[in-house]
Amino acid sequence: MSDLGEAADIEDGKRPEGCGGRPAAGEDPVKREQILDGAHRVFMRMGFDASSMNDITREAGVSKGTLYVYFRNKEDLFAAIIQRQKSKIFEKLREILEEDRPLAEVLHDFGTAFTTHLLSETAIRGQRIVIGVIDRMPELASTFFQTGTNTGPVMLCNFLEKQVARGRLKPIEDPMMISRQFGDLCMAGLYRPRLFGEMREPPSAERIEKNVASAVRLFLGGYGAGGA
Amino acid sequence: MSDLGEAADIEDGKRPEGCGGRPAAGEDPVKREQILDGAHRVFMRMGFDASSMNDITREAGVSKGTLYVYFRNKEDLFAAIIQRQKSKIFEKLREILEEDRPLAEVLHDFGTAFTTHLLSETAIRGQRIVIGVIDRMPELASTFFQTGTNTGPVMLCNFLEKQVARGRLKPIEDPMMISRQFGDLCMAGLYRPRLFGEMREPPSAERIEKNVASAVRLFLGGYGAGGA
DNA sequence: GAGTAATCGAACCGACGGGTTCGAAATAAA
DNA sequence: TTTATTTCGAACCCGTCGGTTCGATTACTC
Repeated sequence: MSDLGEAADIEDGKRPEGCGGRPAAGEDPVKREQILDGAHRVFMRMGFDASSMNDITREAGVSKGTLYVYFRNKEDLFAAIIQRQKSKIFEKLREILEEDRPLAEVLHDFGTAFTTHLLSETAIRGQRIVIGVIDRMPELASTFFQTGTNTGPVMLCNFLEKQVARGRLKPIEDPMMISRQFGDLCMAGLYRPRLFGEMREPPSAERIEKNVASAVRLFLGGYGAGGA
Repeated sequence: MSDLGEAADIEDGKRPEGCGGRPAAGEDPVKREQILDGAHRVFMRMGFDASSMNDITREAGVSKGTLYVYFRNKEDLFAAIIQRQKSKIFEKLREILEEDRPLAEVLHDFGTAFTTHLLSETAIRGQRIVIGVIDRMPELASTFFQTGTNTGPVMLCNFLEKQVARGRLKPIEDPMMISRQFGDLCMAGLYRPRLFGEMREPPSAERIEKNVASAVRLFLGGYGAGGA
């Protein structure tokens, strides 16, 4: 998911020390990243409303004029931050799902990675901020959810369907619902305490594993009679 | 839970039309409720930051001076709104848990009531707002969670322990964890889409019942071997 | 009806918000 | 070096915010 948590890669390639011409105003990818990084830090620290453009100016080490050359306004800047990142977690999830191992193990590793990521400090902070601006930027929140949180279950759903097609699982009535159930079950009792700040730090790896193991057991007990 | 959604009862009793003396400044419970009601509507409509004290003044039909006689500042006012309400949902949940019926039915009704409430528009909006101010009012968010969202699972946990004590269920290792699992499982695949605005309206009763039924089935399949 | 106290309402305060402007400085191409 | 252009940085604009003040008004008590 877009977790607002990791540094960005500069897709256009950071211009190799004076080869091409000077970038046009508002088109230097390095400076753009510089702004995004600074803004990212500020937003993460203070949330959307409490962050001022002056704060971002300072943090990014860029003048206000330049800032507004690169981004039309505060909302645009925030949206750019949200959309910048397709978290690397999905790469890992895909690897797990591609391994040819017993279903229980795959589910366990998948659930652990998924849960660990979604409950991490950066991911939680990102989710809070997006939830906080939902009234003003509903489409952004929707995108954040679709290209973020929801991607894990979608991947799992595809995986399950493939298993069915290969005859390793008996047919599933509603695989997407099942996948969501599994994802949420892995985080059961952890997600909302984290989101509401009741649980100040991410759960320990042991705590997560225990939760996931319980989820896998319950899950296979309920649905797993036909497979692996 | 404190859902920010229902009208308040005036605990001190709305003074019966000129019986006692005139209330001292900032101590008229009727006016206090009037302010809270107006502020409640404004906050629900616009969120914390976007709501101004002037808006609240207008909505509550009260002067700004009076407003500040009753509440020291905006945060206090907001906190008062959050803490005012112990939602009536818990009454209903308790009734359900007290009925002497098959475990599956009790779980079904409990899960349905719990899920329906937590996914309602008012409850979701309340949760979003609280999440949005977590950085500034962490203890408030914590209270909101403890006296709200979390109360359902706590009640269920007590119920399960009682069932065990009566010999109707085999002993449960970690009943609180189980209860949380069940609550979250009932909302699996629904809660986050609602919270992130991806699902614009509350799920239909059928949708919720389907989810809860699936949760109950899974749950009893995993843990129910000893009981009822 | 006189007196007292709560409320009103509108003006006011200082701070800060997002956003703009503009001349000076820096940097690169020519 | 000249020229073109991006960036800087600080001042500035204007609106709004939370919060205060204060005289006018209302409503109650005696």
